[in-house]
Amino acid sequence: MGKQNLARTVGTKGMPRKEREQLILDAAAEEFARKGYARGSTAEVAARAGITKPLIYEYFKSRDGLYLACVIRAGSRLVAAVRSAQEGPSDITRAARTLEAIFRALESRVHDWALVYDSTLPAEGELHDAATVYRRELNRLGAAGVAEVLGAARAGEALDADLATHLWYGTVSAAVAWWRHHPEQSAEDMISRFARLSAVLHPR
Amino acid sequence: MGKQNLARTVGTKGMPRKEREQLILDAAAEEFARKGYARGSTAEVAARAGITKPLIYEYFKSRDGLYLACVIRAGSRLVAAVRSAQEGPSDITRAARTLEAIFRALESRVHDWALVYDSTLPAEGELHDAATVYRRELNRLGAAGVAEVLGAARAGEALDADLATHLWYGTVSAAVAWWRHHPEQSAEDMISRFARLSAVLHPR
DNA sequence: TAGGTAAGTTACCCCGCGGTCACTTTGACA
DNA sequence: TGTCAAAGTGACCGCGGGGTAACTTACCTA
Repeated sequence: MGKQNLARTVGTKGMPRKEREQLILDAAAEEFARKGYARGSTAEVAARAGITKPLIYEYFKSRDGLYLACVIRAGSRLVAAVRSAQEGPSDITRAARTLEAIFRALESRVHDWALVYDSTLPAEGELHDAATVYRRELNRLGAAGVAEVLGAARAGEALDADLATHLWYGTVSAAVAWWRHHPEQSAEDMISRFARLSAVLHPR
Repeated sequence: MGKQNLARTVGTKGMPRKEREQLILDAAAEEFARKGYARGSTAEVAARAGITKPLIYEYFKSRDGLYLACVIRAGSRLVAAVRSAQEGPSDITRAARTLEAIFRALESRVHDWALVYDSTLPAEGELHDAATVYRRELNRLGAAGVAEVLGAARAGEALDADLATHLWYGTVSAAVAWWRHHPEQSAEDMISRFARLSAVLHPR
C-alpha cells in the first residue's frame, strides 16, 4: 500500500511529468509557429518554458522529436475536428461546415495550423512524413467538400481537381495567416467574414 | 585610343562581370527558392554557379545583399508585368488579366514568386523592407481587381476587403506552389485551368 | 534523519555557416 | 615578353545552435 504509484511521484521536482510535457509543447508550438521550423531554437523554447535545454532533450530526445510531438498534437486535433464536421448532408454545405470546423478548432490555437503546414520542413524524413500524413488527411477531407462545390462540373481534367484542392488549402492558410495578424477576431467572426465573401463570389 | 574601355576588360578572367553577376543571381534564386531564405547557403550558391564563396562576397557584399539583389530582380519583373496588365477596361476582367500577367511573367521563372513571398524572411530590416515594397505594390494592384469582382457588394466591413486581398494572394501563391510541382504545365495551361475553375465558382 | 533515485542544471563539445585575409592566376597592354 | 591590376581561390576565424556528460538539488521511503 502507498507504493503502487511510487514511481510516478518520486523525484518529482516542482511539477508532474505530464504537466511539464504539455508546458514544453505549448512553448515549442509558439516558438516554432512564430519563427518556423527552420529558425526556431530549442534554447528559446526552454527559456519560454522556464527550464533549460537538456531537460527538453530528456523529454523529447531531439529537436526533431520535439517538433514531431508538436505536429502530432496539432495535427490530430485538427483532423479530429474536421472529421467530425463531415457528418451531415453531402451537398454544398459540407465545404462550409469543414471550414467552420477548422476555424473553431483553431480558436486560441491559431498557430497549430502553421505547425502542420510549415514550409521550411525538410523534404524527407520522419518529420516530413508525419506532417504529410496530417496534410494528406486534411486534404482528403477538404477535397470532398471542394468536389461537391464543383458539383457535376466533371468536365475538368483530373489535375483540375488536384489543383482545386491545393487552392482550397492555400486559401484557408491565407485566412489563418490573416487571422494571426488580427487576433482580436473570434472564430465566429472569421466564419461570418468568410460567409459574406463566399456569398459574393458564389451566388447560388 | 584603345584605352577608353580598358578598365572594363582588364583582368577579366573567363567571363565579363555583368554576365557572371546574372549567373550568380540565377544560382542564388534557385537555391533560395528551393530551401527558402532561412536554409539557403552561400556555399551552395557558389557551387551551383561554379565559383567559390569569397567571389560572391566580392560581388554582393553579404548574404543579405545577395538575397536583396534576387528579390529586386524578381520583384521588379513581377510588378512591371502586373502593372502593364492594368491597362484595359475597369471591370471584372481586370482580375483575370492580372492573374494571366502573373502566370506569363513566371513562365520558366516560377521560383521568382517564392523569393518575394518567402515566409522565412526576417521580420524587420532592409531585406524585409524591400520585399514588403514589392508585396505591397502587387497587393495594391491585386486589390483593384478583387474590388471589382466584389463589385458593389459594399456591404462588407473594411476588414473584409483586406481579408479578400490576402486571400487573393494566398490563392495565387498556392497556384504557383502547385505549378512548381507540375513544371510540365505551361503558363497558358495554368491560365485555362484557372479560367475553368473560376467559371464553376463564379458563374455570371 | 539518512540515503537513494529521479529531476534538473552547468559547462562543455562539435559542426556548419557567414564572413575575411593573404595569396595565386589571368589577361590586356607596352 | 615582362608587368601590373583585376579576378579568383584556399584556408582560416567566430559564433550560434544542436546535443551531451557530469554534477547538484529536491523529494519519497524506511
